[in-house]
Amino acid sequence: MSNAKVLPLLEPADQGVAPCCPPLTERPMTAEEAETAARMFKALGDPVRLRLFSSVASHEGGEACVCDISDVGVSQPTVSHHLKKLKEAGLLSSERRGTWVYYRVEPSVLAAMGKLLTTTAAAA
Amino acid sequence: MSNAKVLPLLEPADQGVAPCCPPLTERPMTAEEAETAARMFKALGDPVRLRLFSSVASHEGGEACVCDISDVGVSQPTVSHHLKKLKEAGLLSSERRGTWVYYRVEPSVLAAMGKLLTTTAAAA
DNA sequence: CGTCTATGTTGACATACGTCGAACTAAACG
DNA sequence: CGTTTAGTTCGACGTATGTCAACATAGACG
Repeated sequence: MSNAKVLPLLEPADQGVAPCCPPLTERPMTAEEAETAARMFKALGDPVRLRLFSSVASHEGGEACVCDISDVGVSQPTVSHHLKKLKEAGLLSSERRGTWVYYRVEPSVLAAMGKLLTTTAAAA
Repeated sequence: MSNAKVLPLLEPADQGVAPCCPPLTERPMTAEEAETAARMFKALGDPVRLRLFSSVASHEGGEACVCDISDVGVSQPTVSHHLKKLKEAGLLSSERRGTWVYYRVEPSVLAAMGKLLTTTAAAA
C-alpha cells in the first residue's frame, strides 16, 4: 500500500509537547517553521474539513466512523477526499474495522497548534 | 466554572472580538461556524502570511511597519497582497502614520483561535 | 460464487490562489 | 512644482483546490 505522507514534525516521542514551532507571538517564524505550520492551518482552512475534523474530535473517544460524519452537505467522494487531506496533514489517522473505517484525531497535533496560538503577549 | 465567557457562540461581531465557536473537540461545528473559523485558519494557511503575521505579532506592542517585515522572500506587491488578506480575515488591522503603514494584531482573534484548539480536555 | 453496502480513487472541470511587473497613490522634502 | 520613498492596486499568468460522477476496492452475507 502507498504510505500516506505525514508531516515530519511529529515524532512519537513528541506527544504532548509542541513539536513544530514557538508561539506566533514569540518571535518571527523562519521560512521552514512557517512552511510546516501553514500546512496544518491550511488543512483546517476549509469549512468542510473543519466540520469533519470537529465531528471526529468531538466524538466519544475522539474517534468516529465515516458514516457518522459524512452529513456535511457534499458528496461522499468529496468527504473521502477531505478526510484524506486531513490525514496527510497529520491531523487524523484512520483504521478499518470490518465494514467501517474509523478516523481519530492526533491529539499531539492539536496541542501543537494550540500552543502556536497561545497569547504570550499578556506577559508584556 | 468560568464558562460564562465561552458561552456566546453568537454571530461573529464586527467589533473585532471574534468568539466564533466552541472548541473543536466540544461538539461538531455547524456549517456557519465552520465558515467563520475556516476563514481564519485559511488566512494562516500560507507560509508567507504566517511569517508576516508572526512578525507583526512578535513585534513590540504587537505592531510593526510594513518596511520591517517585508523581508519574506517575495515581492513587495505580494507582501501587500498577503497583508490585505490577513486584514480581511480580521487578524490584522492597519494604520498609516506619516510615511509608513503599521499593522497590528487583533488579540481577540488570536485568543479565539487558541480557544478553538484548546487541548482535548473533554475528549478522554 | 454473486451481491450489497461502505469507502477510496480517478478524471474532469470551474474556480480560487499566489505570484510578479507595471502603473498608481500618498507623504516627505527640496 | 518635481523627485524620492513607502505602499497599494491592477492585469496577467500558472498552479492548486474543491467538487462531482463514474469507476474501483474491501468486507459482509447469503
